[in-house]
Amino acid sequence: MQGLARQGLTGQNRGNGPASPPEHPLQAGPAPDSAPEDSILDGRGPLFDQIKRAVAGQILRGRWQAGQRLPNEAELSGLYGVSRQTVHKAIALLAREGFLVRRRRAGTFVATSRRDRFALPIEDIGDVVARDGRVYEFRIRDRKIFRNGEGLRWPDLPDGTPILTLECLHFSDGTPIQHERRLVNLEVVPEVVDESFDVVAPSRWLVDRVPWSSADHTVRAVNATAEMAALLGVEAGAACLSIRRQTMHLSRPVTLVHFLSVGDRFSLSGSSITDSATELNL
Amino acid sequence: MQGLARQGLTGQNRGNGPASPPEHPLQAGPAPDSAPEDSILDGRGPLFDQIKRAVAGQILRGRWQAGQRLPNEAELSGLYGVSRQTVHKAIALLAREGFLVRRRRAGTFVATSRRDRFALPIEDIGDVVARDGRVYEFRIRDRKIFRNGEGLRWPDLPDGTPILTLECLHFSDGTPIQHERRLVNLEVVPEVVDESFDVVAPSRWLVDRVPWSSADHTVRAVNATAEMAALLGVEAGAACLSIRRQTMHLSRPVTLVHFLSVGDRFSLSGSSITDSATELNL
DNA sequence: CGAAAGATTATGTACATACATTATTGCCGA
DNA sequence: TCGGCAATAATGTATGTACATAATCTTTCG
Repeated sequence: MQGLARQGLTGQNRGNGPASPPEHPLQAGPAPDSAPEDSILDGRGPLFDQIKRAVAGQILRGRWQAGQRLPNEAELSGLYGVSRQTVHKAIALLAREGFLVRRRRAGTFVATSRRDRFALPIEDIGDVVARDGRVYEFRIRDRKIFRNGEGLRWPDLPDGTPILTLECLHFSDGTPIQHERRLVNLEVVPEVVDESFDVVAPSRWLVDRVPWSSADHTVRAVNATAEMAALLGVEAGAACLSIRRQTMHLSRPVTLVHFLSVGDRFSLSGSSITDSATELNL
Repeated sequence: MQGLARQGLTGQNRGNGPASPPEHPLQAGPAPDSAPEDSILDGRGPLFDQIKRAVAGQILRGRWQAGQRLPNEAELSGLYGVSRQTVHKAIALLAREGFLVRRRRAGTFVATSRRDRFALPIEDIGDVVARDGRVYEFRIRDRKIFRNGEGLRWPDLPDGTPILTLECLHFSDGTPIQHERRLVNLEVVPEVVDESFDVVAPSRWLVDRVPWSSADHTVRAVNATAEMAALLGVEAGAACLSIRRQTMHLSRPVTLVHFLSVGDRFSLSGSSITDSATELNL
């Protein structure tokens, strides 16, 4: 369906274009070579998406170099034969995605260095194991209630706040793959004390129940201590991936968790954040 | 400045609101209690941002639960006293950020599970070291040119493609912290053969020169081999963070790099992707 | 009763218009 | 020449309007 006819406008302009004559044949079919530029839209999907593709393409294939200034919205509007608002939407989205930098009065520029980040999925370990076609199990090893500062301290929490601590092991086909030590802020999630975690794992329970608005992560490599090595069934000193994550909700810490995973049984993988380019098949 | 007067409209509606009378006092100051709901805008920033905040707030503080259906655009328009397009923009942005799911005819719903990912910055190791106030140095240990398949193979590249290989060590205050082994596709970046890398490190050079449109990462923990341990100045078997990254440009692999960093001298940290909430101070 | 056809509704896109905002540019006068 | 101010050019926001698109709901007919 999508991809043949241009959104609405079945066949002719509505007659109020951006002053310029209706010269650009946005439709795919006819007028095969009447394009002086090669920056012509492809007729697939909404107009603003076509413009995004066209502009991102110019950038990614180096036609518009980093730091260079783009034609302004009015010019692009004429170039592509669409209204300024449509151009604006496309360009604003590209700017939001980090391809472009815009400054009022100054113009629009190709971003010199993109905010290069890569994204790693936060997956429930149970899902990962299941997706691998293996049998997932977990075991709660310990469960206590503390007040912060009495016996342990959660740095970002005021002393005296009640905390539930959980220690848990995760298995794949019976082999231990991850150790989890978790603190839960009982002021934010009091109902967790009534949950036995016989069936559903703490991580899954929390994910399903508690919204979060931000999280901080630290990933490190550590050698397994003797104790951890014993739990995970590896030799002492084996390289392990250590992930510490604190989740916040409404500026209050919800849970602080520390995962320790055996190096050769677990890895994180993901792709760069800049979805747009991959979305655009560039 | 920003934050007192509402965008334009200095003091009165332009008189074409969404049919409903001008009852909602969007301005901060007067009319202190005439709000039956507490979902009133705060007057800070553009209208569509205020709406985003208001809606995201309702969700994050649980007033609108996961899976629940929101009022439609027309109703929200009336509720907040703005046009449907403004509501549309706010809601569409929240949907793009993963807070909401929209289905034509069906309506807008609070997303049940957010696409939970976390973002780690792709930083130049030199920047990281410099930011720590330490002295950064690097040393090229090896540099060769191969054809793919002859002596080594880059899986995603056709055999015979010319490849530059680099081996490099990175130092912080004279201490080795990271080993880098890199392959560069000479078909994409032929000019790299003329670069000596006496001054600028390969990663930095590539970042500054070659755009990329996507990248894949894998992060693992490994024990240092004897050879690596010697290079990095640690004991054999020390836990190291291994990062493999392949960067693509226009569907062609550009560079494949393998970093090995000493576990207790290097860590990755970052925050969750859902910027919106943090942007909104929620 | 059930399936197909049509009406309805909510979101999606496009365009025009108008004005706000903000640097930059350039002029002008001290 | 330099400092400040006004004109200007670019993006940013808000609204109205119109129609497209896609589900869902309703009705009708076999």
